[in-house]
Amino acid sequence: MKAHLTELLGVAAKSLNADSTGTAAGELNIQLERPKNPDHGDFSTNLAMLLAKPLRQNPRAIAEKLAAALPASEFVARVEIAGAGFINFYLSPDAKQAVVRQIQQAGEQYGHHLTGAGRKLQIEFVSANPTGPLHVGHGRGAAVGDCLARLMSANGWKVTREFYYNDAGAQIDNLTKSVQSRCLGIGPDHPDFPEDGYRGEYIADIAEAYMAKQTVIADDMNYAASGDPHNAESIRHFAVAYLRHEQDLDLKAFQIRFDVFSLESALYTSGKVESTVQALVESGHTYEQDDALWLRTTGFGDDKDRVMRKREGGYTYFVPDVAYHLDKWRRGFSRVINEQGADHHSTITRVRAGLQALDVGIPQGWPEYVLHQMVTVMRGGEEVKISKRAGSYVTLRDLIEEVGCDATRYFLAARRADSQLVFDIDLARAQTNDNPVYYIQYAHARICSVLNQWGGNHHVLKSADLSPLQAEHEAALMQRLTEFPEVVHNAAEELAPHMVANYLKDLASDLHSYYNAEQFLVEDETLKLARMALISATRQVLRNGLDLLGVSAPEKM
RNA sequence: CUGCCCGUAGCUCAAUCGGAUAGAGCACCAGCCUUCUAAGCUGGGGGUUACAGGUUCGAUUCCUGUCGGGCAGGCCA
Repeated sequence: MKAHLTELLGVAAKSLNADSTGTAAGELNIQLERPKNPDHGDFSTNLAMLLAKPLRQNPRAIAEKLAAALPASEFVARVEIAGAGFINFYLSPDAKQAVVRQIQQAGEQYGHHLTGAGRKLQIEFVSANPTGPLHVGHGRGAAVGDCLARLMSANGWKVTREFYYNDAGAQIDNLTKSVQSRCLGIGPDHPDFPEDGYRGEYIADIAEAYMAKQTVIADDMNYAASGDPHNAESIRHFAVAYLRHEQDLDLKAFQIRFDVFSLESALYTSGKVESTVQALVESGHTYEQDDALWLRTTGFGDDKDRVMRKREGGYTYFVPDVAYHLDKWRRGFSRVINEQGADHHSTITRVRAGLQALDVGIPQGWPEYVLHQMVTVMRGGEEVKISKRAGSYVTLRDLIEEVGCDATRYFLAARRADSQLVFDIDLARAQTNDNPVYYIQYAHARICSVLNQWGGNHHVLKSADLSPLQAEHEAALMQRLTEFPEVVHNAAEELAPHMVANYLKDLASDLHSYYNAEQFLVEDETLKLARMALISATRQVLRNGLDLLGVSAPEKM
């Protein structure tokens, strides 16, 4: 429909251009929008305002001419000029009702697009260090990343979901020492406990399991504890495996799945870190200074150069990151999106700089990033401080158990990623209408209930006469249904899954209003079938939308 | 001190890549269940979109500055 109207406007603009000064109207970016106010029609364009400047004419006068030059269309009931020069289109009832047919035909594919054309896209998210259970911040990353993955799939991309484990480096040494101390009976209060050690009770659990010579099985590794408190290597392997196992359980509870788990340690053992360093040295963008090896990241937009190899010999964290991303590129991901906490935003410049320095044809803006801001957790009206090292903690699994998977996902994904989020546990766990996710699910359950009571064959709805759908709430609902594909498209373009959540709230609102204003199961058979077709289509869109969020669509509540 | 993100109703948040009278929910007030699920609906009050300028037909949106909050600025990740 949008394309159709754009075409009409294009014809009109062309005819207008012919008898004017001949400015380049061909390059006009014709914008059609859906007015918030139904009085302003079903579609609206600001074309006349855009033409005002080049044509040096009053926008309203241009709008009049454009409207007069519009070819007739069976889908357009009437056209009006309003405000400063808006051209408003009012669609014919037929055109509005057509969306029900589209939904019936497309089913669970309704709203999906082929934009990605099956191209490979990797989304890396969560990527928590195996130094503790997942907390609310990881939960936000998990919810946003998972929705993004679903969104991009719905837009035709072949998505790989990937989790990167930093299982090497200083923080793992720290973890190892913390567990080892516990094995030796040294607690966080003891003077010999590592100063920056991990103080949480879970460290004691790991130590206990280790001393009991348990075997842990994680996603792609398992390890049997030696039980020797002086064997640091054994403790390291065991602790990492143990926490990976815990994180697997966290993810499972949140119903998040990954296709690939990548390990930082594997980048070392496979020689990829070393070869990347080699390539960087050969690129000429490195230099030695103060017994360290530096990368000249200032040549790629950084404000200072960065150390690659420390004085004591080890590499800094961004070196394996560069190696990792080079590997992603070599695996054929022409598009990569990294979802991560904004507290790591300083790595972006460094990773991209390293990739540019390698000069292997990687585009400047590759990979893309979606950063989410901090989550503040409130409980009993007070902020719960999250500190992994201090051990005060709101784990994701606790949250899911308290609040429920659906509500937790919705709360964490329904807001713009780049603004801070307040997660009020008391509010979210209250199973009342304070919870927007129930509002949406309730709309779905209501429709299911009505359709069950109708009890008819859904096949007849495909040939139902839709012309009785003329009521105000019906027009509003159908209009909303036509917006869904645009929402799916825009949300993917802007990497903003929260747009889907907001849309669903609006759609549910339209349905509830309709439900209260009109009786669906009426005597008039034609009207009843038309309404069954409409609410059935609405249910389909609710399902499709909830599926993008990874939230269930219950038939009863 | 420098960079990035944010600042919208009392609270939590929207606002379709510059559009028409800035919208929801919660809270507050007043109504709607002998009829398809009241986890719902209808109406009401509540705003100088932090502040000051600028760009133009038009700014919550873009630019500059100020204030306030968050995060970074390690040879930690």
